This record gives sequence, structure tokens and C-alpha cells, in this order.
Amino acid sequence: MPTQFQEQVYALCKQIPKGKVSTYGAIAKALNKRGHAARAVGQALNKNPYAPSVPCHRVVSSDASIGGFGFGGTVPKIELLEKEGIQVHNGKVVRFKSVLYTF
DNA sequence: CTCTTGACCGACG
DNA sequence: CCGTCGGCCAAGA
Repeated sequence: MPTQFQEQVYALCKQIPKGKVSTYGAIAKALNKRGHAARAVGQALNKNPYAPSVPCHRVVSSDASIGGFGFGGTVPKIELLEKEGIQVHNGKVVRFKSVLYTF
């Protein structure tokens, strides 16, 4: 049974529509409403008990970079994002601002 | 309860 | 542009 904080993170991730992405900072801000709890958000996604259910791959770093991700690396993730219609180049999200989804 | 770790962010040099 | 420092939050040992 995950903690409530994680449930909140997963809920927000699910809210991200296809073809859009979000950042850890944005989620942290929407949840904690404080400076930067992005680390906690990352941890919640890292555990991600709802792996296929939660599109955690739509969450990227505020720098438009894919970030760490333990899903066999960032490469399979980029492929998946491109499949969703998000263009990723050189490990960075193209038109990041345009695909960025805010809560 | 205290210490360490982590899919982070922003500022500084 | 890139490397480094500090800060914030949550979970695990």
C-alpha cells in the first residue's frame, strides 16, 4: 500500500494527456505547493507500483532532458515518447514548452 | 528519532 | 556552456 503522497503523484501523472509531458518540479509544485519537492516526486515515480498504469515516462526534467529513469535507460523511453507524438532529440524534448502540460 | 540516499531544481562561477 | 554548491521533501535502514 503506497503512501498518500505517492498516490497524489500517480494521480497527477495519469492526468497528463497523450502527446504532453510534465516536469517533476511542476508536479511537486502542484502537490506540495512549495519550492522544490521534485526529489520526493522522483522517488514516488521510481517505486511506481502502477508502472504500466501510470505514464511516468511522460514526466521529464525541468531542463527538457529525459532525466535518469531506470526503465532500461532513457533510450526506450525516448522511443515511447516519440510514439506518443513527442519529439525527442539529443536526449532533450523538442518543443518542450509546447508539449509541457501544467496542472 | 537520526542518518543516508535519490528518476530533482535553481543559482553561482 | 559546463561543473559545482546548496536546498527542499519523502522513504528506508
